[in-house]
Amino acid sequence: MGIEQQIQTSVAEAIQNLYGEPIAATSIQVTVTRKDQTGDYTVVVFPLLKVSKKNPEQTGTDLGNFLIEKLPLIASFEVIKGFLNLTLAQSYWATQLNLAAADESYGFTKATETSPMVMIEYSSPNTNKPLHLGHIRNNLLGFSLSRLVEANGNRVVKTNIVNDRGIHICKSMLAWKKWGEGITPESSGIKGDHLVGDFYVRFDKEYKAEQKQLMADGMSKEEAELASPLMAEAREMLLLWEAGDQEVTSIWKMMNQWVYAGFDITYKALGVDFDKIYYESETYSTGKEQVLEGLQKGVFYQRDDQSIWVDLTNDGLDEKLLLRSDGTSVYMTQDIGTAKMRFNDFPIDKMVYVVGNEQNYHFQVLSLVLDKLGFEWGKELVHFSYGMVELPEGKMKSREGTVVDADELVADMVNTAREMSRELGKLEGYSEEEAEAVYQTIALGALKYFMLKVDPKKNMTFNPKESIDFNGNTGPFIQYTYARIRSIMRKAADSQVVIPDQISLTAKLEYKEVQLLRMVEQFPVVVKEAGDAYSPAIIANFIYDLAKEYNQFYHELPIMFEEDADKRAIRLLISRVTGSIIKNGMWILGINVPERM
RNA sequence: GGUCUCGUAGCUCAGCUGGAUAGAGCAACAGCCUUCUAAGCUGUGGGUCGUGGGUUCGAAUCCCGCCGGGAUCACCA
Repeated sequence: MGIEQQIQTSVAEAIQNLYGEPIAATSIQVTVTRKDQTGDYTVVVFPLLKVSKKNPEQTGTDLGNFLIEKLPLIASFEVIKGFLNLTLAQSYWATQLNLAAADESYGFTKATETSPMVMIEYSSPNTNKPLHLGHIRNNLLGFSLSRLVEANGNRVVKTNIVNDRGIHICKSMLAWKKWGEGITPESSGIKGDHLVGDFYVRFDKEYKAEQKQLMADGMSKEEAELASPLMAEAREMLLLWEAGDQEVTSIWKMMNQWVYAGFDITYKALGVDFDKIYYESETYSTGKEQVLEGLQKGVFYQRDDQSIWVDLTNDGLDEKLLLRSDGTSVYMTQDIGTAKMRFNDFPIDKMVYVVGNEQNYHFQVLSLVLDKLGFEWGKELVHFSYGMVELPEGKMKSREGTVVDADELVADMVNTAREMSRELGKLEGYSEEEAEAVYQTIALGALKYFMLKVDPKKNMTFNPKESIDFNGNTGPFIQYTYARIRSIMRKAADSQVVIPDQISLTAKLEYKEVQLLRMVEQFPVVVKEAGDAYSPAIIANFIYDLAKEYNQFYHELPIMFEEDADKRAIRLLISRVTGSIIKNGMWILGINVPERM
């Protein structure tokens, strides 16, 4: 039983004894005491006045006196207005420290063979463009979420659905055939995904020029769009692809391979990975089968033009297309097929989709449609919806060239980290290779933490010019704290100091030490809560608070390696535990911590 | 227009299952490197928590209205 529950139970007991009224223990409000007040835990007595029929001070004092008798771990109490502040015994904190020190994976639950299986879909790129800033938020959230769910004792399958079919890919293919046949990533020296993206842009440019010409010849905008020979060619190519045309298929395969090779590099740089990748080209036909099955079962209906729809008006939504009149599939069809295949492949208990909030409606519909098709998990699917990444000038627009490329951004970050590190004279004595690895870790730490510390559901602003800070509430600050802790451990070992596994229960702890232990105590709860709410941001902000607290602790405590063995033992143990929590917390976020920086 | 969502310091963000005097960082200013890493620490200034009501002993937090930003309502994905 946690300390808060113990207090709740005892307060409930106190009320029963003192005022003769039964009260639910869970209704007692126990919070962590404010920093500026003395005490560790606070019982809010206001709601209890109805029962006590006394004023707040008297009620608080009554309860305090009872608790101090009942719970030996409470050392003293103080009543201020309607708040009963309890100070815990030193031995309680010493026990906490010993417990924490004994647990390597502090706060984590290990999954077993029978643990629930959660599949998390994230990334989900199109194959016609390289990854950009928006994808970075998706990838980092998805990866971190996987770690968080895993830390809460679930088996996790990370999955990626690649959108490798459709008109947009045909545009790139057509542009390549027309203006770049023979060019490869090898021959051009351009990363595969960027090369294909360049052809996509090229198509758009040529298409625009064509439109301009047609309009100059007297067509209206609408007429020009319909008459476009380029677009007609792209559509024809799509039909050829659907028909399995050999030439088109082989170009498609080749260009997709280029893209995948490029994506792999980006994914590796970001430190994310997947257990299973699905391709829409392989799932859409399953989707069609499912829709037709639904039509037979009578949960969907067909219109006169042969298109298939689902009626969701009873669920407060509208009617939604599932299959076009020509029998080809839409987005929804593909997601149905993909879901079906996934559940055939894995014994999934829960499905989580990490997809931007512009698709909130889509997932509402998907959930209902899957439910109608008889998938038990349909209703329970989770759309982990996150907000857009905006630039200081506003939204990213590919037309205006304001899209921030993922590869460029990472490279910029590494350069900044390298420059700053050299300027500050860090990492002297490291080999070039070792130093580069650290720059990489710091740069990614900065980028990842920046993206993850913000509440996922909110839109966020990202300023690439100012790049990302290395000071303040940032990844590097936390990494730095960890590096210092590791340094302390090395120094201790060098001077033959043995770090104890435990401290005595009578050990005297200073104010700062208790502050830190209070945070240590909270970590498992924070992980659990963030796990329920699926929010890496909660972990991120907690780890920052811990690191900040530790840095102050580091500066305020006198150096006592030689003077006082007990103090030294406590300090080293706290450092070790704090380091362990920082490492675990950063692990959840998907951020590495360097031994030195 | 319907639905959803956001609005907290000059800027970027915490805090939101109701609790005490609303917190960090950046930016500005003033200190601290013979003491375990100054990517650090300490201090100063900076707020009608968009706005108006309601519920409550108590509201940044819950409910309603309004204002402002965003998303979505495609035989696009």
